[in-house]
Amino acid sequence: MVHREKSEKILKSNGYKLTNQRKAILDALYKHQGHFLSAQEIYIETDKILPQTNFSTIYRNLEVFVKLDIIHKINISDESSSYGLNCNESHHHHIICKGCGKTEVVDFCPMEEIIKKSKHKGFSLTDHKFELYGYCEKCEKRG
Amino acid sequence: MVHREKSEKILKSNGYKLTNQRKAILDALYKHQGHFLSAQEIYIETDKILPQTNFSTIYRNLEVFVKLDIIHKINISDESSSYGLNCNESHHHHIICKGCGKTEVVDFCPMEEIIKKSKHKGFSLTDHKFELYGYCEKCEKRG
DNA sequence: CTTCGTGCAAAAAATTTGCATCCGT
DNA sequence: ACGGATGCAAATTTTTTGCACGAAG
Repeated sequence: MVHREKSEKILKSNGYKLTNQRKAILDALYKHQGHFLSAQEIYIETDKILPQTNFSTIYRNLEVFVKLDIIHKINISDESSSYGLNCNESHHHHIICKGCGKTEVVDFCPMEEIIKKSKHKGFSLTDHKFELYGYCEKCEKRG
Repeated sequence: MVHREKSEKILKSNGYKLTNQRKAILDALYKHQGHFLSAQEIYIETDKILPQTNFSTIYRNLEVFVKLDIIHKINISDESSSYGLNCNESHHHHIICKGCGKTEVVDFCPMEEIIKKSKHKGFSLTDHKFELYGYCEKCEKRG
């Protein structure tokens, strides 16, 4: 997990200013670390911390955070994009609860197998997506 | 690959009518089999076959086709949803060209490993997403 | 002839952009 | 003070919906 202070350092060292809005968005994200949130939800959470933060500010900064690799952007099934803090250190994938958005890191990447078995079909690979969906224990019980 | 006639059979046997619009959309999809297209592109291609087919008709029917498992719906990176014919017979994943949308089937599913090694983290799994992205030989050459 | 599907127009949802102003450094 | 960041409003893009009419079985 990227530490809260480290994410501010990343911003600064890349020439981005540390605005109250950015702090608020980060606070919102850290408050829900381990969960992926939609832009909508991040907007609502941020508004609790710093009222009247604009939606375009949310979008613009989520984009910045993604570029700086502070957060990840994924698409849960059919819905709109979701964002969650990057557990940085190493490449990894997520298991995501369809009930509450809770996520866990899966320490397994299928790419080794793909490379090893040359299942490229002549494609030069640039990236991949591997996400697991289901229900966490709590949501499973709730039904 | 679901044969063209079979997809019509699936529609009928599920109580859906075989309209000219549905035929046109299927024609458009079969014309580009092996590629994933955006709703936009499907609209344009369908319009060539049956002019003035409405966008809402496209969306409504893509949804129907997805429900009947005639096509797959995916999200290529950040862009909007894409649709492609389902190669039906068995569960599988795709390798998708970011240049032209060309796809190939990858006959490898990482789920066995996940199950075998119990990497569920207490989640009850319902589904998963595994997609490879890159450039096909043609697009790679083009640069 | 009945029911489902379509076109149309409009709404809703998601995201992006231009521009004047504001604030961090 | 400078330049990037924000708010606002409006534009775009993507997708959905209500309803009257038309077509398939």
